[in-house]
Amino acid sequence: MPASKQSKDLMKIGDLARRAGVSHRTIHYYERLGLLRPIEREGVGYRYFNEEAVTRLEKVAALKRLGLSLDEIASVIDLYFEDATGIRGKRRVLDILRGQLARTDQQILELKGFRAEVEENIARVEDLIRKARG
Amino acid sequence: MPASKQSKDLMKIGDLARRAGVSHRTIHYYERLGLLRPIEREGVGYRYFNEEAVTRLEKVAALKRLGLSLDEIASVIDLYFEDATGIRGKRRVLDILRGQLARTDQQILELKGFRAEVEENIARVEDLIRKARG
DNA sequence: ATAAGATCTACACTTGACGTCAGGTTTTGT
DNA sequence: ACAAAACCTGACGTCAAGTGTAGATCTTAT
Repeated sequence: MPASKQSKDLMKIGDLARRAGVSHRTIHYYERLGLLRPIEREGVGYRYFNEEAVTRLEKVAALKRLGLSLDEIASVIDLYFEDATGIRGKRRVLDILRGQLARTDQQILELKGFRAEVEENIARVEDLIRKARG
Repeated sequence: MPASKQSKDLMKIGDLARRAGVSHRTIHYYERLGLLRPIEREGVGYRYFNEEAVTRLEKVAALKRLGLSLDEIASVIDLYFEDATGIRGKRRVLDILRGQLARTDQQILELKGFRAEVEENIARVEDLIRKARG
C-alpha cells in the first residue's frame, strides 16, 4: 500500500483545522454548505485537503467579518478560486462583484462616521478628566 | 383621570416600534437585555418612551451593523446617552472607547483591503469579457 | 498485529436574536 | 359605557452557526 495520500501536499482534517484555526466540526459543517470540498473521498476514506483549503477558510473568515452569512459566502467564494478562464456567466459575476463593492463602500462610510463619534466621545471624556483635576 | 401619559412627548411601544423600524417584541427583548428602559411603569401600566429611545434604537442598529452583539452593545451604549457629568470611572470609560477606536480602525483597514480585492476581481472579469468579444 | 489516535456519520443540543400564539388587561374612540 | 385597538406576560417556535456525543471505522506507530 503506497502512501498515496500524505504524499504531495495533502493534509487531513485535523491539520487543516489547526492551521485555519477552526474546529473539525466546523469544517464538516462548511463542507455541507458547499463552502469547501475535500480533494479525495473515494471509498469511505478520510477527507484530504490541499493548501487552497487553508486560504479558502481564511477567505471565509474575512468575509464573515464583513458581515456576510455563510450562505452568501457560499454563493461568491468560488469567484476567488475558480480558474478565471472557466467562469460561466461573467456578466452575472460582474453584477455580484459590483454589488459587493457598493456594499463595501457603504460599510466603510458607516465605519468612518462611527469612528468620528468615538473620537468625539473620547475627547469629551478626556475633557471631563482634565476639568476634574482642575 | 388626567391624561398624565400622552402629555409631554412620551410615546407608547407601538409608536416607538414604528419610528425605529423594529417590532414591539424586539423592544421587549432589548429591554430585558438592558439596552433600553421605558420611562414609566408604575402599577401595571404600559411602557412609555421619550425621544431618546428612538435615537437609542438607531444607535443599537448602527452598532449591530458594525458587528457587535447585543450584549456588547449593552455594555457600551450608555456612554452615548449618560449625562457626561455623571459618568463613573471615567478612566474605564476611556479604555473602552479607545478599544472601540482600535477595533474600528482595524475594521476599516480590512474593509479597504477587501475593497481592493473586489476591484481586482472586477478588472479581471472585465478583461475576460473584453477578450471574449475579441 | 495491535492498540492508540484520528476520522467517519448521524443525531441532538446550544446560543443569539428574534417571531408566534394564547389568554388576560388597559386605553381610547364613539 | 362599551367595543375595538393597543398592550401585557409567558411559553414555545425558528433560523443561523455552530458544538457535543456515540458508536463505528480507518491509519499509523510500535
